[in-house]
Amino acid sequence: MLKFSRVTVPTLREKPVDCEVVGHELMLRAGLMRPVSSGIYMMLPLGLSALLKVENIVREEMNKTGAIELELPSLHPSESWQASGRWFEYGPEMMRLTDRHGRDFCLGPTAEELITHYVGKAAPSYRDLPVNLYQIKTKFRDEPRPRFGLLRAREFRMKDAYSFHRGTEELDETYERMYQAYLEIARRCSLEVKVVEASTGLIGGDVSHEFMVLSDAGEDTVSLCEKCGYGANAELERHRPTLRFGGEEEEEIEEVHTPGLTSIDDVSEFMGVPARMVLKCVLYVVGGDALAVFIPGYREVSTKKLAAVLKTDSFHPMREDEFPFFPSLTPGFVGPVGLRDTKVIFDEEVVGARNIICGANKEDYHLKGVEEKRDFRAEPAMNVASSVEGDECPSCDGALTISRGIEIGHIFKLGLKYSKPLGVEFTDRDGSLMPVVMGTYGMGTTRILQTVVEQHHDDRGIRWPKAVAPIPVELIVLNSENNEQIETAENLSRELEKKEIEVLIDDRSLSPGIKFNDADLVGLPIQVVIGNKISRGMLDLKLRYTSIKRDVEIRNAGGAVENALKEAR
RNA sequence: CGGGGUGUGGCGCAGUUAGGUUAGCGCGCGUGCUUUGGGAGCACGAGGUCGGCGGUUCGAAUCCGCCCACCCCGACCA
Repeated sequence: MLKFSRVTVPTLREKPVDCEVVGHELMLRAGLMRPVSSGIYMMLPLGLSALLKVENIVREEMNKTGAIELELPSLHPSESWQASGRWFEYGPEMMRLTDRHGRDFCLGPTAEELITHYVGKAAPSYRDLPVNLYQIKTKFRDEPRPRFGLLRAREFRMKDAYSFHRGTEELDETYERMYQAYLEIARRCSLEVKVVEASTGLIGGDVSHEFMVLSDAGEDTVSLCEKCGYGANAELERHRPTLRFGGEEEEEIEEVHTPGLTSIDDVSEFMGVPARMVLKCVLYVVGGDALAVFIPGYREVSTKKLAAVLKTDSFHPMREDEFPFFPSLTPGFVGPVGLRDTKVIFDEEVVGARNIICGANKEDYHLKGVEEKRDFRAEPAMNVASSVEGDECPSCDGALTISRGIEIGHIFKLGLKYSKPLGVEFTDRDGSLMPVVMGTYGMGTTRILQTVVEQHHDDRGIRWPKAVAPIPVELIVLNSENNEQIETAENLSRELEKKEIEVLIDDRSLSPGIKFNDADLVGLPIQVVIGNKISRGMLDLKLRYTSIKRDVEIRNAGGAVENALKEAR
């Protein structure tokens, strides 16, 4: 039995400034957490309670897959990180510190190195494998830009699992089990997820999937096909070039004076044509050389795709102060016709385009009526542009939709990425030493927590799904000076606790309106109002999610709450 | 890191343009009385290095310089 007056639930009447997404706002207003520093929060009692509910669901589903929980330290010695090379690759995102002896440590951002090192030391035989180890623990990443509360924090909690196998088939089985477990966790947390193909990037591995909750608060962009279920992170989706780029007719090439018009919008407006007629040029610097990337005007360059094509991520958009180093370029007016001394990449969709507008490689001039093959050759042509709404699905004839998503989980088939450099081998049946095949599986529990709030609220506050509600029932004592009301609440509370239903009693001596509003804001699934109707032996019961209200008799109240809870989503 | 913005009691803000009594307001907090079914009333009260440091000035929340923190937009991630 928790008393509102005793538990720290500092609700806020007004919306705090500095929060852009509603989940973040409600986490603060409902008194679940408080900011400490940028991307660092303290969890208050009710917030912690909800987090533990989430983490228990995760724990139960992990255990069902046969994964085994352990706990690794937060302080990682640098050695294994240096062995994998990530001590340097991770860069400033890693929180580093030095002990009194001058030894280097980091605060663990993830734990592949540590766990792999440990498993390797155990010198496993084929009899010990496969094994899947996980922990649920605070992680530290010095994010370049923390934001949106728990959606991107610098200190956050994550379940991280690491599986070790004798071969890829065995890895595939575990991967599939984890995939299914992630779906089940999301379902139990009342989160609808879309699973999308994701980039393993330069981190390595062959296959990875992200578990996305579609939400405008999300920071990722995903392309989805409703028809066949294809989904991919926009950073690597494989939309088919639709050849909507350019016009139909064959035209004569012609130079047009376009003073100061350097953006696609400017040019298309000036020429009176849509952006799909204009070729966009984005300039990069790669290893000291200029690179011109040509894409249809209505698309953007996908940095991730470009990195994959270039096989490096050490490039950046050309800065103004770098222009003088590349005199053959006329920024704002760069086009593929007659361009010299510059590396180029074309988006696949440019192939076969006719009657397009592009820069003339001459200050204040564009060319119109340009045609690929006739006037220039789009080579090499790669998939380097992001998809747009309506692009053709790569695996069926459906159309792609573009949505924002919150990534709550990400699973990887790592293969030999860590076991090889760290020298982790097992002794096979025939006595030979074989490299261990690995998988890694992350899931952000604090991120899930805020995502639940984001997905389940109305204009009055949070509507907790019962599985993750910090507490299932709130008893609102309208007049806490009234002993009869207090007693009724305490009796009911004891009865519910016998049924193992936890209760929060609002016993504060505040006016009823405040308590009603706070109850809706905090959003526990069942509200029971104890007011002067008790003189008639009656209470009010309300389901927060649906706002369904009903009168119940005090003597049946325990059962009524129990039933309402079954009924609640 | 690049660009933009904000820092004034716990929360939300005014005051800064044009330097000048004792830095205000609403909410919240404390005490007392009244009140108790959707953010009550009256009275009294507590709470501030005006983000920090330095400068200009007879005088700085206000002007100048440097620094810090936080938030927003971009490149990264559970």
